[in-house]
Amino acid sequence: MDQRPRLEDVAARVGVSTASVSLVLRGAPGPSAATRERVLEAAAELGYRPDRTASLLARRRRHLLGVMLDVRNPFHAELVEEIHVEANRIGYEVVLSTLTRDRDEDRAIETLLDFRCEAVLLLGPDASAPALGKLSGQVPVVVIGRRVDDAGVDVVRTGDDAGVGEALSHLIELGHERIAFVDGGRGVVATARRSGYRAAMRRAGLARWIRIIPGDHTEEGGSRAGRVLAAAPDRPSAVVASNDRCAVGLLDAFTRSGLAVPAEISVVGYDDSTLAGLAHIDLTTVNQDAPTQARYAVAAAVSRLDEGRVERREVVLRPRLVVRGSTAPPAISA
Amino acid sequence: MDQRPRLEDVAARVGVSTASVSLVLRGAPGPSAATRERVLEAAAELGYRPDRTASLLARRRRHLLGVMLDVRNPFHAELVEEIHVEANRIGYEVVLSTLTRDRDEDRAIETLLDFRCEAVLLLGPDASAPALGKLSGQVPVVVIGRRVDDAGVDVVRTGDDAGVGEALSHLIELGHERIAFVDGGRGVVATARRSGYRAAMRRAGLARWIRIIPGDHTEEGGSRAGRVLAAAPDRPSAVVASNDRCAVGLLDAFTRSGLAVPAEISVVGYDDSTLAGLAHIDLTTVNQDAPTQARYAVAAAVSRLDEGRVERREVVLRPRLVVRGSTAPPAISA
DNA sequence: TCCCGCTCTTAAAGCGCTTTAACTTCGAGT
DNA sequence: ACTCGAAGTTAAAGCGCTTTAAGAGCGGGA
Repeated sequence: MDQRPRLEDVAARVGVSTASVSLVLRGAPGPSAATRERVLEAAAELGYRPDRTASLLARRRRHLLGVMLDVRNPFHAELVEEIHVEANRIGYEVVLSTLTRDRDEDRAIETLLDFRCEAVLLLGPDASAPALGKLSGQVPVVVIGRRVDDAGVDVVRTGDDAGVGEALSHLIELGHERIAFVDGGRGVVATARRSGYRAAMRRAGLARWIRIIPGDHTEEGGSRAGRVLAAAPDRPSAVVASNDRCAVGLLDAFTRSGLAVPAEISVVGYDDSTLAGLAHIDLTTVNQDAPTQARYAVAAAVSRLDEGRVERREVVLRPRLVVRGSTAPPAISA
Repeated sequence: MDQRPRLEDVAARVGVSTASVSLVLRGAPGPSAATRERVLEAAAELGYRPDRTASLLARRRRHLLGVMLDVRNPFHAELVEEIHVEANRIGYEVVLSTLTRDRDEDRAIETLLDFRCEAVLLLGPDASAPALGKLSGQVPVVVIGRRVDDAGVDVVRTGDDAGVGEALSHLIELGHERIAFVDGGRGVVATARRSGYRAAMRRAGLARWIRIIPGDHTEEGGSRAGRVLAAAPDRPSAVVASNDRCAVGLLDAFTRSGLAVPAEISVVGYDDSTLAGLAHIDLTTVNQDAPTQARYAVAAAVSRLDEGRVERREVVLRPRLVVRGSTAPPAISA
């Protein structure tokens, strides 16, 4: 018995047609209660499990969502988990396609299309807006985590400017004024955070203290920036980093320079990655609420699919500051 | 043109049968060079891409490998990346199925079977050996990362005992004798590491210094163990932790107690996670070589599928010690 | 001239399921 | 008694591709 039982097998055992069995198994209206019961029983006895492949082919609708992610990215992992949960809840399956070193975005997306996903969710894609727009001509596209200006693609993201704003408000409330920012380099996200910093500083009347240290989204970049800051004569009393990894680099550099955090300098990160929660990192940071983003993204895809929505949808969530031990009032009130 | 072109469309355009087109597109022998060229050209013009679903259904063979993983596990991420690369190289596709909070191993595996994978690779499954054995009756099963005693399932893993042995040899060479071990709790892996520690200590004639501190595979567990060790009157000069997260907890506790690492106490972790490489953690640890494990796992699956291997295969790789900054000779030679 | 074998091509039968339109029953309505 | 409609059931036509067995040409040897 190498063969899994087929629809036909359970139909034969009950003595009805495959059509009836199909209807019963999917809970479709039609079959009588008596038939239902007999079919269900037979299916259970045979250990019948539908063949997804055949089912997908036969159905016009496939109830399949494709997700492109970078499996090495912890934030993506969190999103995927939630997307899965939400999709299953409303009767959709999920197929995952990851970036790898010899598998770029185009290929990952093609795989998704080859499985005939009804919609694709792209986690933090690098592709250009026009490219994404073109893709959205073939299949509904939901981009998570970044801004995309194209009328065809839905977006779910958090307001990076608002997030940086929260971080600054927290520091200002603590009494800081000289608050520097460690940059995240080029890239849509880094740009948004940088300008969020500028705007918030100006709003708070602290324009004269605006200071942007070059950096990137790695520990190494943060570490370099940290050395610069530690050595500076007019050292700020607080720093906001463009992401957590960068913030960790900062912490490292400060510790090595004998600069106490948060006593002598406060540090805020961005992402609330698992790193940030570690006891001896204990970083104040900005949380992006993966579960909610995931839910909105699935909802966006499904509303196009099931409700025929056609107009663009953009959901911008307000990020939430998570205060931990890397921030405190400045040593000398300014 | 909402419709993707079908095989029939390109056949019509060239004026041949769908059979010929199918043969050409898959590089099967038969069609003449002239036909080949015309078909290829037409397919390109139409932007034809085969429908995976239909293709899978029609083919007896599906060239599909299913991978069960926990998307939040960084080590799994690394493995998946390599599995993908290797599988694609030899013409297999990969479908991923992740554990989530309301999706246990059984469900994740079922999804894989529903896609009619030809074989499944399970990353660090918790299922019992009999359960895995039963599964292997339905489909070839390759377990990665843990020992499974069942004649039906292939295993690719590293020798945890050997890994701990390497760590100890390194410490002993540095001059350590009082080397403690922080346990990883119950679980196949933790057990193997614990007994590896015992065995290696005895081999080195250090049986009298054997000391196992209770702990688990989290920072919290390591931290607790660290506080115990820091306060102990007969403090060891070195500690091996059951994994990296636990080691990070140790580092944290030591730092807070004012115990200098590695000057006063050396620490070794296990896994070589991304954490370990961070500048201010800089942990000596044991690397499990994900790429090689991935390659062996794919090879095991494929050799069952394509070469009809039936006898069990177990590959045990030798782990490799990565020396970083958390180990040094003991302060006072013992 | 006939037959054979070779190369290239294709008709047609699935793969296992979904879905639609048609077909039974059977009791209620008139 | 006869029509009608509701309720339940099913035959059959796909979904888009693969694969196999058979067919069409064609040149060459007997």
